[in-house]
Amino acid sequence: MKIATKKGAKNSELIIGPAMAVDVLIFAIREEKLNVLLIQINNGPYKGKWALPGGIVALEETLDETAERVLEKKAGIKGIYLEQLYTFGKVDRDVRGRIASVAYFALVNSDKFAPKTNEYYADIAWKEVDDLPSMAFDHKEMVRYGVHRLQSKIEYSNIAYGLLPKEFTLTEIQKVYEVILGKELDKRNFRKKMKMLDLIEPTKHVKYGMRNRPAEMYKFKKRSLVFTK
Amino acid sequence: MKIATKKGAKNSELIIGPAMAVDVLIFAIREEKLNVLLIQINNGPYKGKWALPGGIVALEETLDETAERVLEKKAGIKGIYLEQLYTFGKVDRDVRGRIASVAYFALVNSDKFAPKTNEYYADIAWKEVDDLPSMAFDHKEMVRYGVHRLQSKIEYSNIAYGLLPKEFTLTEIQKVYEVILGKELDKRNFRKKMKMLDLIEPTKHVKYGMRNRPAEMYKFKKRSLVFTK
DNA sequence: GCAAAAGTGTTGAGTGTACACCCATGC
DNA sequence: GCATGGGTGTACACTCAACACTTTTGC
Repeated sequence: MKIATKKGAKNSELIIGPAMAVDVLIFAIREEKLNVLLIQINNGPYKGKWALPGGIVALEETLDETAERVLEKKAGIKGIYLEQLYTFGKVDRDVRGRIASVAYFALVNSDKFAPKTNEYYADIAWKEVDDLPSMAFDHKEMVRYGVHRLQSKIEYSNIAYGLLPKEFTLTEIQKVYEVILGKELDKRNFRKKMKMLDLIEPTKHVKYGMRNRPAEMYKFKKRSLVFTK
Repeated sequence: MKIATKKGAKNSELIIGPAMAVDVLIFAIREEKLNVLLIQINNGPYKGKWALPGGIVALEETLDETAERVLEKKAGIKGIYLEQLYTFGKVDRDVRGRIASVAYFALVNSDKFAPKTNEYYADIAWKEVDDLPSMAFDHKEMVRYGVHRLQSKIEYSNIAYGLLPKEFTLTEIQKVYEVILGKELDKRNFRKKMKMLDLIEPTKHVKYGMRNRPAEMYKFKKRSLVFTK
């Protein structure tokens, strides 16, 4: 794929440059594992490989808007946390032509939606980030990069709200931190820290129905990004 | 500016998308202020405005290579620290057409080179980031973003090496931290921290010639990015 | 000898880490 | 009554911030 840029109206000078795409990392936690939503390509040189949902940036569309469109059209998700990650620009990252890609990452609570296959790709599915299938382009590298960003960001922000339902128990949020950081945390220390950070507050609700003592439920004070340092 | 993307060789399907540029923030410290290198535009709708040095991404060139080329061609600098910052993609950021720009930032020791004007622009000069002239595009926003990145990164890495000569005194490096963070630091605490972080080591040299007690000189153990947390 | 920057330690507050037991419910 | 996860406090180590005086040189 090539791009011919026509500079100005009168001037017919032609500039050849890369095309521009957006790919979106959609993360969710499922069965105590960090997962990313992938689609399976159903034609062309990458047929059968898995890839991040993505799309070409339209002329009158900001990059953020492209990311939102991809989220909605390809995954059926709207209005969730979305952040630009990094722009990948190796010359040979797509064998079909020169396309640079701006990677975004998004967080969802996976209970809220089940991915639906459609005509554009062979399959769509959650995949564990620690056990990825064979992937097209440099998308495996994008996932690694996104996981890394998520790991650092959870340490100094309330970004975990994107992965949790409105109300949750302290054990549930601790599990989110453990899954993302990839290590176990001490229950008492975790709770002390949460209390200190002042990001969450108790609701009046209690979670019954487990075969153990019921847990108090909490919610984030703000469901928008807040930094803690 | 528009971009016509021709998909494949046989297929004449035409995709219209944004053009792609790279703009580089070149930071240096001069007279105890953080400065950025700007050029003054000498024609077109932005004539007279200041801007970051930049260039259009060529077809067979990675983004990193474009940034290196811009550094060398427009500023005459080679082989310094360079890092991708963020991609700016608002539709109307350039009145001449749709161009998304990948911003990079670079650090130099300003003693090492003096910018030279050339035929392509009206002027080239260091400008203090706290006192920027009228700027074209969204370049002021880019500078703000870059300063912010630099401020956070200096807190958990040895990135300051890019702004310092090979050898320096503890007071000189402290000044770099103070200028970037925009606040005074305690001398004893700063030295204690530096010693603990183990990023620098003493050379055998001593800086004489001041009208005061001579200072011992230090150097970074590694002049490549190292994280401290 | 005086001006100027170099160099050097201690204390208290706050944060991070390690660790063990009782409680409320479902079955 | 027993299995399961919920909930709580203390002690030590470490890091961070505040703070003042002596040393070595140039002039």
